[in-house]
Amino acid sequence: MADTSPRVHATRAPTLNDVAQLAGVSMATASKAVNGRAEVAEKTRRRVLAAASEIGFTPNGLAQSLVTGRTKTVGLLTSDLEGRFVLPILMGAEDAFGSGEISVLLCDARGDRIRENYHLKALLNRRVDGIIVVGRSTDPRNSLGQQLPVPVVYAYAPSDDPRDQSLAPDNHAGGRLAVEHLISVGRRRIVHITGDPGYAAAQDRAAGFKEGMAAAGLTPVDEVMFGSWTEGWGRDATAVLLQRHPDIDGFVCGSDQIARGALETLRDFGRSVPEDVAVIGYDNWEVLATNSRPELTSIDCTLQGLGRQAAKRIFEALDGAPVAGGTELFLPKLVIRGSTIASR
Amino acid sequence: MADTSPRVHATRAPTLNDVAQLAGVSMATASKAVNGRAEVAEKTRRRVLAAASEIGFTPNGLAQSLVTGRTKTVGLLTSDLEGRFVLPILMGAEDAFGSGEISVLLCDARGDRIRENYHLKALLNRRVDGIIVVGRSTDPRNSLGQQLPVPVVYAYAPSDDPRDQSLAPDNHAGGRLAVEHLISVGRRRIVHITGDPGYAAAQDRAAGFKEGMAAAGLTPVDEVMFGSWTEGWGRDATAVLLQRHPDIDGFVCGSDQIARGALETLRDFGRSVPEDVAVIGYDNWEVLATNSRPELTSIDCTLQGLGRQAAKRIFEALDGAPVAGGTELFLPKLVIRGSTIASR
DNA sequence: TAGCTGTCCGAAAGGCGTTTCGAAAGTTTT
DNA sequence: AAAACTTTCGAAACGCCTTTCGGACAGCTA
Repeated sequence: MADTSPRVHATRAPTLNDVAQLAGVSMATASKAVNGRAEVAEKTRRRVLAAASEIGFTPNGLAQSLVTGRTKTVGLLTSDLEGRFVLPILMGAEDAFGSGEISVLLCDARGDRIRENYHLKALLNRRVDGIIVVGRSTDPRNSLGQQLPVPVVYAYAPSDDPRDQSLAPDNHAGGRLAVEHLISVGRRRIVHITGDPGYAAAQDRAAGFKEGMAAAGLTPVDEVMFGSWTEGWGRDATAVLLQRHPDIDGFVCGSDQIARGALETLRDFGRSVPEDVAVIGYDNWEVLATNSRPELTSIDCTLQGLGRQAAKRIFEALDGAPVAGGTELFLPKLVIRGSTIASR
Repeated sequence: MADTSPRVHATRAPTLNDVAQLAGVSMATASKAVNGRAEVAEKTRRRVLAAASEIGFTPNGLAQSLVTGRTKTVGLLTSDLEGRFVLPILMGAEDAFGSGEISVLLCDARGDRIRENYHLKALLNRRVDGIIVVGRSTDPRNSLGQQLPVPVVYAYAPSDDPRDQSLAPDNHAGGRLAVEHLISVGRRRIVHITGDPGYAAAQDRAAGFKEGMAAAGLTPVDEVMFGSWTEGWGRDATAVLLQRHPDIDGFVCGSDQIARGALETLRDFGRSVPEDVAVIGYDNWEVLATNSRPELTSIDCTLQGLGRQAAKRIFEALDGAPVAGGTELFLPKLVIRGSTIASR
């Protein structure tokens, strides 16, 4: 009379109770054995573990969390549709405490305030240990408020409330790093093309650029060209600059997309990269940087480290560490490819 | 003597019990009121809801799940580092049952079997309602096995075990759709450049391409060019083909990257797109497709729909629907931009 | 043998909601 | 005013695991 129809997951997941019964011990003992606690005889432990693996027992994390008050899960609330920023941050968070230790609920608000709120509710309902908010740009974004029952860390885009904890890339240092690299490879007649002037990222990188030039005793060949974060703008701005100053030998670009556009126009003008002109991008977006001709030197924001730090901050706060508001800046690093140094 | 130090989230989250006490009812009644069940007087309900919102009560999803056996959470297990495939699928899954209904635990195995196993354990431990496995290519991947206690759906990359449920893009139809579009805009001398011949995606799209040509009574100008999924290959293959057949008027490319390469070489050869030659890509990867000159017509795999369907499948299986193994194919759609039709 | 220490194990409470079932209160009917 | 329903509410069990605390027992000493 048994039901023989093919039901793959009809079997209720085995519980600790099942294990205990099979091993002939109490739940308490089974729990201790499974969790490797000391107060259990080695022989008993082996018996329990055998039983556990026999029926394929996995502890029910829900029940565990109910007791411990920790879910070892963090929420990642983002509006970064392309995943360019959020995925490295996610990976960093996953790794913060070793593989498989903490899991990440990724919620994409798609730039919609209402949807963000839904997701926030869902995260709190699932009792995440904390929330990492990832913005779409490095401009400050509105705070989720101080009333949430879990720690919140803002990553990439800092919060506009200084009481919140924020982690952001150091764009100023990045701009300076970029120009210093060009100078170090012998460039002197350098310009800067970047994106929308309304973005803090554009302003900060430009400031770093100017500072780096000044520190080397150089003057930019032209004003900083603000525009948009697109290849199209990179193409157009490059054409304008080359017409005005045919002797430019270095382009610091505010994004890899802009740099791609610059490379294209340089080709059109018959300039060879990196011999005649060196080009450096920003973001180290691999799909763009490693597919261009030549490959693109770029500034990497080390977002993975930022994600790791964000997760660490959350659990520190949970452990009672004092929460210092404000923004911590992350130093970027230089990734050298063929657009600034001829590959032998 | 009160502790006045700034502790943001020291306050234990309010429980249903707190609500009940404040409203002067039992937990049972409070539960019914909060969940909008009928057996509660309207007056009482209002009192309870007022109390709930006063102390900012959010039901504890852990406890709920423990009772109901549902977490309304699915795991997304991927190795797609760039997120090109996984993010649309994630969004689709999120949306399958309306905003904020289900949440997604995103785990990136980074191509590592061991890490995948860790993540799988973590997902099962958290009692996800099901798992969506997203591959890196459309080639079949190894099955997670039939022994898991939750439904598993394979998306993008089907499982190699026909007993599993898989959802994959219809690459054959996509290849055909691409070539039909070129034919419909008057092209006749058409070639196909695609990626690694070891990929099912390359073979299937190529087969669809050939079929579409044959159906229109046309013969490809040259053999299908297999290579790699890179801009570099797109550039090189295009140069070879143009030298052999200067009169080519249509390129069907196996990926947007290849198409970008083709566009670049066409520029070098002085061909204008789309007047002299039409180019179509594949994947509709926006950052590539919308930043080229001209913008790239492409085939979109409708991954969001695929994600939605995957989530639906999981909950159907959970509700006891019979699980039919095998692969369901998703029809792609054409996204027309300037590389095939002159914009006015 | 009585007394003591140390080891190992189990009963039970706790964590937070949901649901069932029965009791109490209120309303209508006769 | 008594009987028969309805409606509304609450006690308690349940889901699964962790942890505390006390008890049982073995082994040792005096």
